[in-house]
Amino acid sequence: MLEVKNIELNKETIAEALKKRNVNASDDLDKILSLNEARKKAQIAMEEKQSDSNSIAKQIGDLFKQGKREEAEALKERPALLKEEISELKEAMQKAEEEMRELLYTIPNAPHELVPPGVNEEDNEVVLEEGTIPALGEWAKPHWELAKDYNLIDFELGVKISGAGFPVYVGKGAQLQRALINFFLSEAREAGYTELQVPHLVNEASGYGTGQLPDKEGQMYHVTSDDLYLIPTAEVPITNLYRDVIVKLEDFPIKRCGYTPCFRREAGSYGKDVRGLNRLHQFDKVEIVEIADPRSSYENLDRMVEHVKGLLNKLELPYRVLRLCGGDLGFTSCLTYDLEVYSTAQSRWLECSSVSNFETFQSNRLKLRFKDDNGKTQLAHTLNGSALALPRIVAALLENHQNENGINIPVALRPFTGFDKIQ
RNA sequence: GGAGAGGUGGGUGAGUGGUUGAAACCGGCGGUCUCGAAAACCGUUAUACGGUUAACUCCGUAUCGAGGGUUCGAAUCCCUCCCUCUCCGCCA
Repeated sequence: MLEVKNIELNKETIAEALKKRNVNASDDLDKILSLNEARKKAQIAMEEKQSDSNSIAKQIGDLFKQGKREEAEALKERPALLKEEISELKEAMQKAEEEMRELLYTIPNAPHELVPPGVNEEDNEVVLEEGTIPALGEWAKPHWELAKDYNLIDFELGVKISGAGFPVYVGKGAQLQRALINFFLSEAREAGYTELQVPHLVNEASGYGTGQLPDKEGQMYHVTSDDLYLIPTAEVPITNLYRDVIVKLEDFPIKRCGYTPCFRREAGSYGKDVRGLNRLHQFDKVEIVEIADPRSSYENLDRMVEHVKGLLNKLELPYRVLRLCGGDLGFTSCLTYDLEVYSTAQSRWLECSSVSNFETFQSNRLKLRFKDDNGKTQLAHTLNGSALALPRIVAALLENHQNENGINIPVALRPFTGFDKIQ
């Protein structure tokens, strides 16, 4: 959620930045400001009357103490009248506030200056390409065939017990999952992230806190009987740990990581996008989350990208780094780098990580703040990134490291798998 | 799931209708003392919104789990909801 104060000060700049998302928010921003003015006006009037009412009540109290009963009784009339006016003004104030908030929810974050303009993923800017794409022979197969040949993943069994998009990992396939999770967590720990194990179901307030609600209402699994949501990413529980928290300046940067399964309804997906491991309803991911000093949060972002690059290098996978264009940028993000692995057998890039700085968009909602050098409370910046999401990494590992008689496990991963090769 | 108890400031915890934004203690911060430190002593100690200001400067309002109600006046009384704890049951 954008900060009203910021809109007051920089309306033009924000409107301009939002144009990069192909959003014309100018009218909405004006509306927000005028609702805010209406709110203030009602508030001033209301508080004045409350003040009157309070002081009369105090007088009555004093008179009763002095035993001046009649005088006290005589004073009672005024506040009774004021009360009605107060409640009307309060209603007006709350209404304006609510309308303003609802409008604020619909406006995405203002993109950072580095964000290139553009409408979709084709306009994303390639920042870096690294690793060599292996030259595979005619025999090369896509991961869904490899998964079947080597009995690593059973998609049909998953359909039987749950539905499409819920694979069952078998034998070395399951071991590979576990190894990757351990590898990622261990790398994160070495990079200074504290590991957390968090709930996989969260309440509504948490959904709002990180911005999944109300924007992506239909994308989360909702357990209506208990009004809980299955997490679409560990970002939600981990970041919400800091809801309503005032952190200390010297605690920056707060670095947390955690492994969780992620649940996504993926309503509206179809075709080659959902083939094999490309898009699932449940998948595993290690997430890194940082809470940072606003003055240096973009350095944190860069370091996070470096961390993820390190993982891909160690897994010996060809990848590229994209700076997302305005049209492809997530609702809550200011600046996002996507990391994509190359899927050799599918001849396409697969997104496996997304690293973002949200600046104060989440913390405003979360009321996640810190005391600055002057003792003033300010909103902190939040950042997060996948490090990494498993399915497409598995796809890329299988496809890129295959040869005619098996699949090689990258050296860095071997201590975690306990085997060198799948055959 | 059944029965009971309870939710107060950073923490412990007092407060059952009238200067209570809230005692006391602990912690934190500042100071005195000291070569320095500890101890002791003194002072200070929330958040949000609005107005005001050179300035968290001063003022107002709200906030004692959340929302509503009674009252001139509510942490205190009433209603609804949420949460926590204890015991019993079930159970990895």
